[in-house]
Amino acid sequence: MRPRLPATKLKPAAAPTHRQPPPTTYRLLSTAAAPSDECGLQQQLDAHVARGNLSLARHLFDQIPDPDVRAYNALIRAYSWRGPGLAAYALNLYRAMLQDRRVPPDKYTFPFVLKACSALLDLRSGRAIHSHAARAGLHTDLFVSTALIDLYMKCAFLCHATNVFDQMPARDAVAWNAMLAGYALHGMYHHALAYLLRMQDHDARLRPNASTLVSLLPLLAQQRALSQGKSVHAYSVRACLHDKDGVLVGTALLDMYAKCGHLHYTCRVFEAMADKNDVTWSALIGGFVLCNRMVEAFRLFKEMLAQGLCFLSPTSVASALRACANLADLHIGEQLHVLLAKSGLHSDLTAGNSLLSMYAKAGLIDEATELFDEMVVKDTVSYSALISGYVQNGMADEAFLVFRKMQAHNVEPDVATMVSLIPACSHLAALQHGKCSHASVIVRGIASETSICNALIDMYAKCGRIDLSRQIFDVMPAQDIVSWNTMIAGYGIHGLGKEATALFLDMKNRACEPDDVTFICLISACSHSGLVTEGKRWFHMMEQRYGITPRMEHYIGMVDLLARGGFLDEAYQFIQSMPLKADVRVWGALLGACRVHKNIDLGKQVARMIQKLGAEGTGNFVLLSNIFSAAGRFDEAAEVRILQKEKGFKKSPGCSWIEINGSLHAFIGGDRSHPQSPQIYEELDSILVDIQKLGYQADTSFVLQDLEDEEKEKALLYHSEKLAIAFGILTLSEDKTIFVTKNLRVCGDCHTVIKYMTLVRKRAIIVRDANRFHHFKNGQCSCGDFW
DNA sequence: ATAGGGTTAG
Repeated sequence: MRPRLPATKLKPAAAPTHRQPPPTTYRLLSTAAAPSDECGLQQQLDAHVARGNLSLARHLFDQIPDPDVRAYNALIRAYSWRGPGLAAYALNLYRAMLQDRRVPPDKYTFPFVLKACSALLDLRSGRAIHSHAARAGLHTDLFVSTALIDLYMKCAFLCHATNVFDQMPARDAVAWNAMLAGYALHGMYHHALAYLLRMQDHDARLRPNASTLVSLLPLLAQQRALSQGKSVHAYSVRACLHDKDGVLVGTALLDMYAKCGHLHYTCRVFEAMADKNDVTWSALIGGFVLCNRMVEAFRLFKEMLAQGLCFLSPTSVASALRACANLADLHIGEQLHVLLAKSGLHSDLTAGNSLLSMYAKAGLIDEATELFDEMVVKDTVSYSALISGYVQNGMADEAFLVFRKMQAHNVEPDVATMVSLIPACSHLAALQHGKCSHASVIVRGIASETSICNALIDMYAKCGRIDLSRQIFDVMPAQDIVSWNTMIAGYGIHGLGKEATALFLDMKNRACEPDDVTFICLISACSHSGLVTEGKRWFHMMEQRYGITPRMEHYIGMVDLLARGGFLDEAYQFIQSMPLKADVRVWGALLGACRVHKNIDLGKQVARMIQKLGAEGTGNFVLLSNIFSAAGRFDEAAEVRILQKEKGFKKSPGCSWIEINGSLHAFIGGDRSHPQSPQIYEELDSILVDIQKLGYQADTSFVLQDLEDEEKEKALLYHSEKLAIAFGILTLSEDKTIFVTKNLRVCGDCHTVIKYMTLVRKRAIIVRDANRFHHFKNGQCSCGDFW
């Protein structure tokens, strides 16, 4: 509804320009002081557009009774400049223009309306406009063609872009830059480089300008092509590109140096820059975070704030928050949260997502959830961050709920979402869920992405299907170091040390360099297979042949290898000879082995060490208490548990679960909440009778509380893993393998009972505990009873 | 020109 002026005030619709003398009527109306003259309106329209006051411009436009092409163009142009938010208005106006048959679009209309399509990624409208331009004979116009190239590149229609480019009768640097920028957008380094070279061969007058370099530099950064980056730097100085576009070129250069890991050059470029803006500071801080120089990143962040709040941007805060997450510095993270709130940036999507992730990584999953619920706008990243937050905090089931919520809100999952979700299946050992995720990834066409395959390899391994892991590993288009490590680790938890070793040797044949994690996986694989000598060999080779200095994780693996293999004293001496000060986890590995090998004396000694270091986490309290219980020292065992409570460590109860027909059934020791509990307990009692006939005697040293012997037996009998297995026996047909997962280590008595169970119930049983897989069959376990 | 979520080891 546009307010129309009285018909008497209408002016003839000749297209006046600035240079034309005002029409005679101009004076008449101007004396009446009414801004209704078209020429005057046009000037005011231009003025509002120039000032960026688009609502006033629109208001004026609506006052023009018969707007000419210039008026349309001015407003379309203004709308198309303002990103996707206003681009839709530009398209609407263009459509109005087509309907208003009086005013055909001209060569100034097409580039701007195409720009709007590009901002909206609206390929359909773009192609329609392409054909309008062709009908008007304007599709090979320099500006129209360039706009078309930009559109097709952004919509990933690369051939169309090439066609347009090839049909151009003449090309300027902007056209070449559009091609180059398009390839840069898709990370196509070689194509972009080819156009850069062609551009210079083609016409010596065409020199790469600031825009060229600004497109090119991120590609060089991605390729870590430092030497080429340096030549670009030199060229930019020779071509004086720092004079006019210093901020753009400088920022792109310092970012390139940072991504190539050369912070020294980054800083030198930064210091040399005359003009800096928020993007420059963000790139600088982000560079330090990227190079793991968190403390300096914070220092720079503070320096930036000291320079003035105008430099503060969600991007720079995001980098600072990432530093907090990596350093697990919740204190600074909270300060940044306050800073965001104070500067009104807290509703920014990027900032919100960073905050959410930071809280999740710090273990404050409730804060993260609250933040998520408060976010007005959520995108795929927000959902993915929350999903991975839940998985990292051991709440895999919640992760699935978030995933479902995401689908209900029509937010499309992408590669990162699925890479966050698939580990939830791994944690739960939920093979059906895992297979569904696998199917979903195939449907979405992302199943051959390396990171997706890596997550799937891990999932299948942890769900007991190491065969499927290997299949994916063999079929995937490109393995990276994570793929190899995951596969080796997979063999490790299945006790397939020989296969792990074979894969490691294969890795060398394929010229893939092992890293520090590879050796952690390899040593742990040897440990789970009792390959003590071999494990020791790899450990030495790691340092001597590969020059990798052992980290705490390697020492933990070695102590585990030695102690689990029964060489408890050697393990103890190994700890004494470590160049690093052994932490709780190292002693914890030894303590665990003391329990398995029932070495109470050493166990108590180790327990004292752990107490001195302050038992971190719940695991060691439980082990400690177990050791004392095993020695019959129930007072001390009780003391440990009281201490645990005082320190605020929640007892994480032993929990086992089994997936049946795609749903999970979870059990806690002595738990009767499952609807089929009566049958389950009956079955266990009957199993006890049967296995006692075969000579089973309860090993009551695994009972924590001070109970009478008979009660102890019962306490053992209703351990969570036994409940889950009994439920499996009742539910699954005889030919099916029963696969149970436990969050803690499987208890020694259960280990014995399960072996008997395979005999008296003629079932194959697989138990995955916190450490590894146990394949029970015909009265034996694949781990050879050392685990 | 910068930036938010993701896979392996314990």
